[in-house]
Amino acid sequence: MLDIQLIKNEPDFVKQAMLNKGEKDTSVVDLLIETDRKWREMVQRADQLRSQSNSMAKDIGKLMGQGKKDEAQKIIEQTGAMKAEIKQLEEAEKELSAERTSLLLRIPNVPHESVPVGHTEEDNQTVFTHGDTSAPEWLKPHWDFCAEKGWIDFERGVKVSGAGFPFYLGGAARLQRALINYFIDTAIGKGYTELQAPYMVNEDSARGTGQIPDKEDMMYTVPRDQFFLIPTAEVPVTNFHRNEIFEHSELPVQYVCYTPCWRREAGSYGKDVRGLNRLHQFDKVELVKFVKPSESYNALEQLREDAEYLLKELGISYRRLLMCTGDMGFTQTKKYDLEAWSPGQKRWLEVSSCSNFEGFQARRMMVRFRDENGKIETLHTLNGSGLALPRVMATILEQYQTPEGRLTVPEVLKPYFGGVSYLD
RNA sequence: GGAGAGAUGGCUGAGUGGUCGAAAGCGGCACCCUGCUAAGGUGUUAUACCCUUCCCGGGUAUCGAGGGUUCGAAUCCCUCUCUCUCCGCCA
Repeated sequence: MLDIQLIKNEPDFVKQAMLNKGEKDTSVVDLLIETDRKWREMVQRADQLRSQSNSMAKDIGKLMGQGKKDEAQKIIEQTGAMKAEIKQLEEAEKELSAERTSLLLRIPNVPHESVPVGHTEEDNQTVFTHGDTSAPEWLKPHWDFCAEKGWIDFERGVKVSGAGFPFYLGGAARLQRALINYFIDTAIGKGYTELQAPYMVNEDSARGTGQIPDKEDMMYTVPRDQFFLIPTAEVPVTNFHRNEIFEHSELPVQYVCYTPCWRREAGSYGKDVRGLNRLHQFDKVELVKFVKPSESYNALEQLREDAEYLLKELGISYRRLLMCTGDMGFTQTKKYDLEAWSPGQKRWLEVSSCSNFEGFQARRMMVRFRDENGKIETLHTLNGSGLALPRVMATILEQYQTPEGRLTVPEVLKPYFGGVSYLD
């Protein structure tokens, strides 16, 4: 959520940001400001009354201690009406506070000034392209290639779980495991701390990163135990520090975390879901940073650079998009997408998304730091995939095919294959 | 899964209805003392929110969470969560 001060001080600025993000109705801003005003008024009245009541109770205590029961009794008689009034005010306060919070949660994050204003993916800027995007005729889409090799079993996945839950076997399984290790090892080398996290989280955590109340439909649930299966490692990793205060000397804190991810992906069908393009369960290595506000945009570029490094080293052709205001999502201020070239499908596949959230997540989760002057401030959070496995797999399974139907092991992965050069 | 014990500030740990946001110790920070080191002295040291706002300051809430009793709750009652010990089970 945004800082309420910003909304109160510059409502028009916030409204314009909402419009740029594609929200049509900005009336929530005025509604919030008005609700906030009413809430503060109620808080003041309730606090004042409680203060009175507290001092009366203290007086009673004093008189009782001195054995002046009659005088005490007189004061007690005065407290009756007050009690009822406090209760009433507290209820009103609670209601207004809930209303205020829910309005606040409906206002999206404000895009950074360097982000292009736009409405659709047409308006995203392709800021960088790396590698060639040729597509030899003999090259097969990864699903056909893997079917021949017996490397991915979608049918048995359907039998055992359902669509979107494939089995990987043999070379594909080994390739995926190697990639995971390569991603994690590289991140560790760049100063990230490896974290292994729970795959199920409780309601508070889902709320902390904003999956609920808004996006509950994206997650699988375990109703009996009130767990949510994580849709991304961002959820457990960011919540890891929920309600905590860092010392400025501890920042930045950077994690790399591999987890499977589960997404219901309700309503997505068609050619987009062919093969490994879109799954209900997939693996991802996530990079998460907690940084001082003054450093977050540098940290974003570094994060993006760290993710791109993996693609470059793997020899994968990719492009980098700077997402426009309308295509970037509710919580981000600036976001880059990295898309790998899939020569078998002749299309780009999103393999990473690197975002700065500024204080949007941290404020909601109460993650703060004590600055050089001892003042407590909201810090900034960032995250990005480094990388999402299935689409990287798809790309490699296509780009590294040989005309003889073998798969070349990418150079940087060879250490994970005992020096083997081809997978058959 | 069964039985019992417990949850207090950064940590240890007192506190069983009244001036308790909470003793004491440790740790942290500031200053003083000290030739250096070690030790010592004084003070300070939770978080959120509201008001004020240059600073200072004032108020409210919080002793695992939520509810209740009471003029008044860390303290009494109810529900939940978590931790520990023993038994059972188990990778």
